[in-house]
Amino acid sequence: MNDTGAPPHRWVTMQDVARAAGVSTITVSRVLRTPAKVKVATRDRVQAAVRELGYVPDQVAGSLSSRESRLVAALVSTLSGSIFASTVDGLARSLREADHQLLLGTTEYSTASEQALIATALSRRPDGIVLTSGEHTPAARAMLAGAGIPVVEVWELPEDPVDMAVGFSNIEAGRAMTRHLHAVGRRRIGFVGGSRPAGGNEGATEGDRRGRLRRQGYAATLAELGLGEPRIVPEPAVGSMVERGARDLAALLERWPDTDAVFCSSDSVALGAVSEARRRGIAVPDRLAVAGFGDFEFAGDSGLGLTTVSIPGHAIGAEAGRLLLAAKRGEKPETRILDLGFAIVRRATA
Amino acid sequence: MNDTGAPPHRWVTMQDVARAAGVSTITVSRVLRTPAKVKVATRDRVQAAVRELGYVPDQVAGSLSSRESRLVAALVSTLSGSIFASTVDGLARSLREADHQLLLGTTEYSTASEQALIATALSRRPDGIVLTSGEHTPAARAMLAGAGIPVVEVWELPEDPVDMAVGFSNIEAGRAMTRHLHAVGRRRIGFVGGSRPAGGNEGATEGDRRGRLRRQGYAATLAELGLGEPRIVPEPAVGSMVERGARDLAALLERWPDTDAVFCSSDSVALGAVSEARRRGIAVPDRLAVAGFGDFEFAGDSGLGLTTVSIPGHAIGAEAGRLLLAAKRGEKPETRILDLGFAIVRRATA
DNA sequence: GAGGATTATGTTATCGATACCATCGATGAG
DNA sequence: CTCATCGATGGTATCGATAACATAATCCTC
Repeated sequence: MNDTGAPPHRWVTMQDVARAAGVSTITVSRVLRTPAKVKVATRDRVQAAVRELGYVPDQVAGSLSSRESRLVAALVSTLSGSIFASTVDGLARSLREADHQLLLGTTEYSTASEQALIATALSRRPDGIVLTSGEHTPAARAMLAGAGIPVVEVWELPEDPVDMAVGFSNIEAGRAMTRHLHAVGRRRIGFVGGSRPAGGNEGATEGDRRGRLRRQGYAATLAELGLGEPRIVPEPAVGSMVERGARDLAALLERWPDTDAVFCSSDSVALGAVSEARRRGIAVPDRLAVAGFGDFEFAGDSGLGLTTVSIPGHAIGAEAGRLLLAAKRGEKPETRILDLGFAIVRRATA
Repeated sequence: MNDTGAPPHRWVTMQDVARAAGVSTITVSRVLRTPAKVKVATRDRVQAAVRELGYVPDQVAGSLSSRESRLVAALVSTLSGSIFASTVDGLARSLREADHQLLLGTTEYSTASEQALIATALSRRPDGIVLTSGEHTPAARAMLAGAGIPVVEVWELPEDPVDMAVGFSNIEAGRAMTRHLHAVGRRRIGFVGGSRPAGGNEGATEGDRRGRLRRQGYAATLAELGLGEPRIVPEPAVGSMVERGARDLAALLERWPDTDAVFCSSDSVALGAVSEARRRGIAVPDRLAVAGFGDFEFAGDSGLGLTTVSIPGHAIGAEAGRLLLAAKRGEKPETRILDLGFAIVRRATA
């Protein structure tokens, strides 16, 4: 019933160009893909025809016939919240340099939804795939394995990667910051934020695994240093991360009033905590040290001056792209797992 | 020389499924696209074969033959900096609901680079295209016009849209905040931040037009209210937005020490300004009011408590998707230009 | 200046799906 | 009981490019 009346649009085809230039289609194809193989005079003629007619090659047809899509799919948990945006940015750039394009999907932190997205992504026959999660359904793993394309998991270093991984150890990051807080004299250290609320979209089986890993590192280090039981309040799981930081800090202080440091699961949470402390007249860092995670834009010295864990988000994306393209070219990677590390950035709050 | 040794991978095709189910390929196609047209028994048999063989349809072939890609291209200026991330997120979601996918490119605020990206995007024969810029090269406009697909420009309301637009008036936003500052008693109002530095990537012909528009609104309102000349310092154009906020505020105060309010081109800039004021012992808002733009995560009441202009970034993306899909279905849009407005959010700093 | 290598170009088949039209059987009206 | 209609399925051409192989034109070397 779709009688739009709009004519089905006629694109200029390679044949049109060939006709105009007085050559065969394959020669046009060569001019576009391997210009060196065509005599200069012919090439010029063809290029003139291309410009003249405003020819835009049809990659869909090209992909079908060459069995190469020049497409890389990236499935990220979310784009809001500034966590993965820089990684996607880095990936997009490194792909663009190699004349590849990016297909983007957001999984909303759900492995079920990730699985569905993997299927649709694979139906585009991408040349590679990037995932911001180290946790997948068995069906998802099977599809990925069966696709015969390079796969890079980012932001984690899974023990059993599907193929390759680029990231850092979330547990170690949790350990390192906890040790830092200890090193600067804190002994009653709490943790605020933790895993992402499972609410919102049903089927969110994953939650934020990475946040949990960081918390795990925190708890382990507490034990190692003999600092007593972890100080964590159950998460009500509503509101923004900043709100949670504020609310959870309040709850934490109610339960353990003598807390002298909090490690927050992200800089957003830390911002909420710092603000809450300020509201309560609690001096930061004198009475309460606050540490974040992520080194977001607002954490810097010109801004909040937040002590935090800096993650090379952009580099993770760029390296993921590099690895993917290298693997596509058939190069054997030096490592399947690339640890880009993290850095404790000491600023004013801890 | 690409002797990977890797066999070129054999996907399960529709023919394989057809053979397994004892039907013809077209029937398999129907089961997948228009199940109602196939008898239940046959349908079940085919679906069983699909599952059995792990068939993943080839959209590339499908797109070629149906002349419909179910792909929407989005070309954003940047993903870092949390400005457009939520818009892309909104777009991705609204597309996913309609079973369409998102092709993403970043233009780095350059119209030249945008033009190149438009060409590569069009080569995928997308069903629609979204642009976060209202400024394009003539060649880009020509390509878009010639593509015969819906185009949505977002985050601006261009006077002469290519096709459709979803956003708000940046000039009006600049006006509104300036009026607000006036309404709360400020009379010596400066502007900090302004347009994005053209440095970084050469060919950045655009700069941040939207920032300039906001500044224009500010300057116009100053004139209307008789508040004297605009107070703007030339931008050194280096460093992060937060750093620029800090540095530019310092420069502004040096030149006009009696300034009693600053309107910042973004919340990041405002954060830098607030921090700088704090460092200098200038009370905010008592001696200096600070207003931002964007209502970023950190601006909220639980965080910085920044007075700012709130923009419906997510909704812009969602609406852009909706309009695009409606246009694709052949529906005539109610309006070519959809103004989603903005809101002055009064918090603690102004 | 002839023979073999090399370069430049063309012909045909193919990628994997969908569109279009044809066919066949069942169903219902008169 | 017959004919028109509709529902279910299949055969074949086609989408626009590239791969693989074939051939024509040019080059060099002795």
